[in-house]
Amino acid sequence: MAGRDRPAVRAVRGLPHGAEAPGAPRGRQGGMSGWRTPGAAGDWRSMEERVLRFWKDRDVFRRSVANREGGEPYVVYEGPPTANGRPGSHHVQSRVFKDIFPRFHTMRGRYADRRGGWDCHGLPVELEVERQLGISGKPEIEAYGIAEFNRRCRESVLTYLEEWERLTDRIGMWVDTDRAYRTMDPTYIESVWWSIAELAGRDLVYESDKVVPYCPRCGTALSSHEVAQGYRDIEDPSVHVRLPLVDEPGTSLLVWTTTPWTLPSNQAAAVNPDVTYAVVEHEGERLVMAEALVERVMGEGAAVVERRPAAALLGRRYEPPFPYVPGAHRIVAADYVTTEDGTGIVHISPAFGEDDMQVGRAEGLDAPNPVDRQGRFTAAVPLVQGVFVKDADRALIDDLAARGRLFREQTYLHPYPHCWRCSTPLIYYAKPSWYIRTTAVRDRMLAHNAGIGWHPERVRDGRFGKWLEGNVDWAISRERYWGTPLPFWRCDDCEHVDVIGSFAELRERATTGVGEDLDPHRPYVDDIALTCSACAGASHRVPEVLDVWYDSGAMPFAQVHHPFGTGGDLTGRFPADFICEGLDQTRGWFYSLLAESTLLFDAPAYRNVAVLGLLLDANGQKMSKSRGNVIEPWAVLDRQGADPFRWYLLTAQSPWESFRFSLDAVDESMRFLLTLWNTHVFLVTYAALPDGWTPGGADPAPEDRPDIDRWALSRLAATVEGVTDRLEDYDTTGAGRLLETFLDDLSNWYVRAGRSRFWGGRTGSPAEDADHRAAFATLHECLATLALLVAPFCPFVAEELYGQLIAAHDPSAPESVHLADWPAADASRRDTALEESMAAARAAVGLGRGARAEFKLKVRQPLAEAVIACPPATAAAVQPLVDLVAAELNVHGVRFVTDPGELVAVSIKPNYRTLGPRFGKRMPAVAEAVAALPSAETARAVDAGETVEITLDGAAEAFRPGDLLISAHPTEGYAVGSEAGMAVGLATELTPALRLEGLAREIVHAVQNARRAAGLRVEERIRLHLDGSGVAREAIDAHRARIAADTLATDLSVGHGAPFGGIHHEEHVLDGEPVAIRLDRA
RNA sequence: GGGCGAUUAGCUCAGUCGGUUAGAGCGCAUCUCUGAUAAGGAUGAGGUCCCUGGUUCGAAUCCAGGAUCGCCCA
Repeated sequence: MAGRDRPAVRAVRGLPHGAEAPGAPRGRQGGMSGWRTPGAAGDWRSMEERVLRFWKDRDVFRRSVANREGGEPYVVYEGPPTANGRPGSHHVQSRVFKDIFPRFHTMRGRYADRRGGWDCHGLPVELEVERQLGISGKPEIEAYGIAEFNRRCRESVLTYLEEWERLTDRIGMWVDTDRAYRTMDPTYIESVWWSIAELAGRDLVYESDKVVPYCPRCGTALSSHEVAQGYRDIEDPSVHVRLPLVDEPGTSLLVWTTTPWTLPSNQAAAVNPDVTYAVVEHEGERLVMAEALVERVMGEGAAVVERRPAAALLGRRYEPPFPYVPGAHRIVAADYVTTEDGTGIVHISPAFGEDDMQVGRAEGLDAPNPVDRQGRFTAAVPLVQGVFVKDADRALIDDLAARGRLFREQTYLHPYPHCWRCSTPLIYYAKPSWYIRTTAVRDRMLAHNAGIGWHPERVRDGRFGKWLEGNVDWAISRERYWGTPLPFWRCDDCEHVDVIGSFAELRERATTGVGEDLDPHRPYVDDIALTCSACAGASHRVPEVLDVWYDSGAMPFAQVHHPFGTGGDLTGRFPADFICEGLDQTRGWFYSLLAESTLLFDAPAYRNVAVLGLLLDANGQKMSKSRGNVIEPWAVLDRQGADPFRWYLLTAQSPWESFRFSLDAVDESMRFLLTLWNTHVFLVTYAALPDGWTPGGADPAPEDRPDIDRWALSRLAATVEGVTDRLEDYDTTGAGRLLETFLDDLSNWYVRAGRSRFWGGRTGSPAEDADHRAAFATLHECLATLALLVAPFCPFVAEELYGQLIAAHDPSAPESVHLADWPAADASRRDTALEESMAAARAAVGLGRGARAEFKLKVRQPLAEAVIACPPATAAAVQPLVDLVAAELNVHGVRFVTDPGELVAVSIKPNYRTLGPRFGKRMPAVAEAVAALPSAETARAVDAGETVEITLDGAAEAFRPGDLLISAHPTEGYAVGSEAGMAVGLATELTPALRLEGLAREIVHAVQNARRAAGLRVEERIRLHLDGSGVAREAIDAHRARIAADTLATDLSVGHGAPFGGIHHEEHVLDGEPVAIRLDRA
């Protein structure tokens, strides 16, 4: 389905399955005009559901992509959600952001293929299955059987898939779920294997010890989020221990630890190279500790006998706390050593601490581990052999004391991690692990990161950049079951490791048969033996599986089975133009993508990334199931609908800040959509009338239309340009604000000010007809363009508007807004002078209304005159729009008072923005000099564009007009409303004629209400009979034609006794005058 | 303990390069309009721009320190 689609609208009208195109004529007002009266906004959800059916039946998504084939690709990656839980509102947030930009760029002509994806492996899935089976821990899983366990994992992982797809569909996120990649698919796994073999071939993979939080009872390492669940305050022994210096008898290092059981495996003592150490004399011995901590450790009055820089300690040897385990037992440097607590000298046991291990690596220390997998001391420490480490503390401390090595013993209350499953205290424990040498490409990652468009920008050098700078090698192995098996086969004899990079290679090397339908998961791959490439012995796979984060970071190539399925070419699929996830992915997917793309391709995996903030509840608390403050996405969808949800998430505030999310907040932001809808309904309602309008006719050219139309079109052009810029810059909030401002202009100024133009066309005069057409054509263009601009944000209402405004009338137009082109910003439509004039006119009207309120004069009461006091330039700007101002203020005339005089006083202020940088310190003097200028004269000069001079410090300084700000104020007694530069006064005297005119308008108003009360359609003609006091009848007589025209009365009679029966009758007292109204259908 | 972010009207949030009268919406009060609307408009009340100090002619904005909340890490 390449190329531009040219569907006939006729085909749309005959849709299968009863689906209707948005905007397709339906209902009573269809007919020749092509208009259909839209439903009320309360119908929002049924509107959305109708649009969903339309998309589905007309295959709009697929066509929107296919139409742009051959266009420049716009690549987005789906960060795969784990479909092992229900999607929440925060998922809606990220999915909406993943949706808007491809939609936008598709309309811009780019080819934006979007594939879904699912993260299938990992501990959450395993835990879910353990729960289902009622088992817990690795021994029980192995007893249950890995094959069956993994089968259940596979079954479980996509449990919620249907719900994910249902939600994705309902929120209008367009992503191809039929072609979704799954990290558990054999092709995906094969690509992952390929990548690991690539890295291994470049010596970027190695095996080494890693210190992990470990539950000795369950026999398993815990992931960080599991550890985070199990912190609990406990009391531990806290001991200060002497480490006598070998070459300085009588002098000991003093170290502090809360894990005495790690002392037998001590290998070194670490000092901070930037800290000064002190030697304290105490009861005949000399103790070394950080100078800053002497008082805290030894109490007041401790005798510091010597100060030494850390350098004086480094490299020296000491006697270990226990004699059992050999080691270097020397003083080393470590930056992480602080003087916050302890003694400033830290005992190092590399097998039992992440930091210790780092130091050990750097210093070339051993990492002896005298503790077995059950957490018990081995024979290496005879004193406590077979004792669980935490239970060995007492015996160890007693032994230290007996040998005079214990300086002090206390207890220490601190949070300590426990196994969330069995409550056993965790120990940090060194285990062999597989690593990827990411540190080898750290600088490349930093270089690529520098070129990525982060939103917000601070993440690049902040959270993410710092994370990269502190990069350590990536530990990729997990001793688990449901994951991508590591493709490492180790020889039983020579321990040589072969890395397998494809299934073909596996089959070739296998000593047993490997079927075509290989499931590359445990336990099946574990059963495959290879011939060792080094010694021809038998090789078996190592037991570990891959970190699931590696799976996710592999998606750019694994989703397309690279290189097997791509011929090795990722052009057009890599890198992504845009990705988006929550802030929690900084060290997750954002990292795994960049790390893998840098390792494999030396390129960033994405050019732009949006980092979304957290969704909080209305009180600023994090939403969590345990707090019970979660807002289910369906609650929003059922109450407000998808578009309001989307609009809120996209525009309510900076997406990278936390959101205080609530249903009420969505209601608030829905205002925009309601106004959009209402404006649309207004247009369609009047266009569909018999004397209405349809697009495509002989409308006046834009340049021939009235000012207010050209103003609206100018504002529209500005909005198109601004929204395009903002979206190019991934700024949905900024784009949304521009749309809101424009819609407000359109609805609350353009439509309001020109309402009667849409009722026109009745007298048949050519001028009136042209004005009528101009108004419709202008509003139509504004709304139709808005539909395009809104389409990426709120695809449903945009479709509905587009369908009614464009597709229903133009058989050559694309049938969906999402198949249409993004509007081009037309600079020739811009008229900034007109925009400024209109702004001034609006200000004048606002002030005039304020004046009316002040004098309690209804807008319906005509007044003789409004007086606008302002500088001449402003007056000149407003002058062309004076009729508009007069109409809005309901005055017969508008007079400008521009000359400083009785009515107007002017004041002159310096423009700090322009003059500040020029005069700096001298600004106060400048302000004083400006204040001293003759105001009236200066104002005239500024208005005339002349240069004004002052004398400052004896020197002449020239000011250009922009350097001085002139404001006009009405003088005493006339003040009714003023703001910078303008004041508006009203002639408040009511002549008898004005009163009659006002009364006539009251009567019109009352008749209109009566029409409504009688249930008449807006276009129905009536026969009208009025009666009332003498004054009322005088008013009717004086304004008979106006009353008849405004109320659509074909027949107007006045007097006692009704000439016809009438369907409706009302009596009022208007402006103190009794008036009776009787009407009937004409 | 470390890093990052936030703190502006009763509430939710804008506030550009530092520029002298700090804005919007909601809510509230008063008024108004209604031949589009779940409506619209006007006016008003409502502010220690978290605190302290500094830089500057000038600070919500920049700097330092502190407070509170949140996130990430240990």
